[in-house]
Amino acid sequence: MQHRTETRERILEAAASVFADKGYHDALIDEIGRRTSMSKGGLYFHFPSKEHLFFAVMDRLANKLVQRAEKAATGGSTPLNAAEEALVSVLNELSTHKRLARLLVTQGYSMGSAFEAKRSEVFERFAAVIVDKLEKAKIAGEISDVDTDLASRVWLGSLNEVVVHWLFSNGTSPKDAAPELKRLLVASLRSPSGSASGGVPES
Amino acid sequence: MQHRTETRERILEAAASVFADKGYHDALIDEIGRRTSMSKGGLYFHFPSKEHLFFAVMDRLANKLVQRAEKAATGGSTPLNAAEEALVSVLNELSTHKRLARLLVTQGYSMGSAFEAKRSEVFERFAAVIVDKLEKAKIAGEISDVDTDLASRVWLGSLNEVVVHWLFSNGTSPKDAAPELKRLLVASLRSPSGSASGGVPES
DNA sequence: TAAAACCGACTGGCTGGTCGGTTTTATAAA
DNA sequence: TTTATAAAACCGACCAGCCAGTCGGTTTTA
Repeated sequence: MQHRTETRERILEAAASVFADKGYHDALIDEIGRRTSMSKGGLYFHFPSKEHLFFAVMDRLANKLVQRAEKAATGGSTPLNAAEEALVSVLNELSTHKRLARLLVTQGYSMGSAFEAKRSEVFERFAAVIVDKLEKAKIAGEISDVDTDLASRVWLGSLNEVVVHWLFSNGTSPKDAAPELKRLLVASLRSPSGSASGGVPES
Repeated sequence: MQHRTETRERILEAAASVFADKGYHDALIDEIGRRTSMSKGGLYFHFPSKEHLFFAVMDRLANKLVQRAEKAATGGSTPLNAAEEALVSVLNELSTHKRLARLLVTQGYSMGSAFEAKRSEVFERFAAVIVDKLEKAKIAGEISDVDTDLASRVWLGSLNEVVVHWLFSNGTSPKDAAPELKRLLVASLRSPSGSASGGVPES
């Protein structure tokens, strides 16, 4: 039987929850073992180190989220709308999975500099999705000639901050802020001096 | 002689640099001692714990930055312009003090949950400055009727992300991005359906 | 001469990772 | 089907390094 992948998945799941709860540094391998009903030795049979395990968790989550974002973008009526859909889908996903949000947005830093590269990589993947849509929106004349790279950082930074604020303040779900946030971000991209070439349906 | 404050300041300075370089967790008290030419015992005479020391460092930096931002805002020709000036001043300050940027923007998380409250507090102080100016700008008719609280988070989130990207990618100074960033952020606040009531000089 | 400031060897708790050994599974010969 | 056996998977007591914080003692200052 091919239990291999199955077991790895079980470990990844437990590790994600522990990392999300405690942060990288305060997460204990033994705790992950407890939640997996597996000994430390067993864990280390599947992953060579705590660091590898953490990265595997990050990759798994990032993949899921990026996939979801890309799929959501597919449903967009226009490139700009696709970008909006991608943004909102991520916001929704994080809203309903607080642990995941914690993990992705804050809990990695305690790892030290090694995390920076991974954080960068994950954000870059999201940024790439946004940039792609915005570039197309630019060509389609939906938005003005802005620096899409910078714009993507504005989008992600805003998203990040909204989520962080939610995590730390126990306020209302960031999902509620989505419409207004979308409005703000899109408004910043519209042609400054008059109308875009194509009338575009609102989402 | 009143060496007390002086010495405290020296320690704070050294601690800031060590925390910025290594992050909270990897920063060693002994290293701070080395850079202060003071023994561990001496350090502990002035600060009761590593955590207290870190918080003191954070407070000191936050105060400096907020003061600078508020002063910069004073020079604004209009409320909106004041908000822009505040934003740019912070961006400039962080651009020229990479260590300070690291410390404020990422290195605290490794402390664990205790840091969250402090991070929140510091960001909230900046947000308050922005919100204040934007509210006035709203009254002055410079901007449309947006959620200034959310807008402040968009501003700070964008600022944060631009800085983080700079820190992790060794790209060009975020100062260079300031004009375009300012344009994007301000554009998102203009009246959506036509012109604002007052013509406003560009900064 | 007392209080403040400083020293630095030492300790105690902690936890990632190891490793010799045990159990389970897959494969194959009997 | 049963037995043999090698490999894979798992176990958990133990080790080793790390470092914040302590404390009895010394030096400096008022």
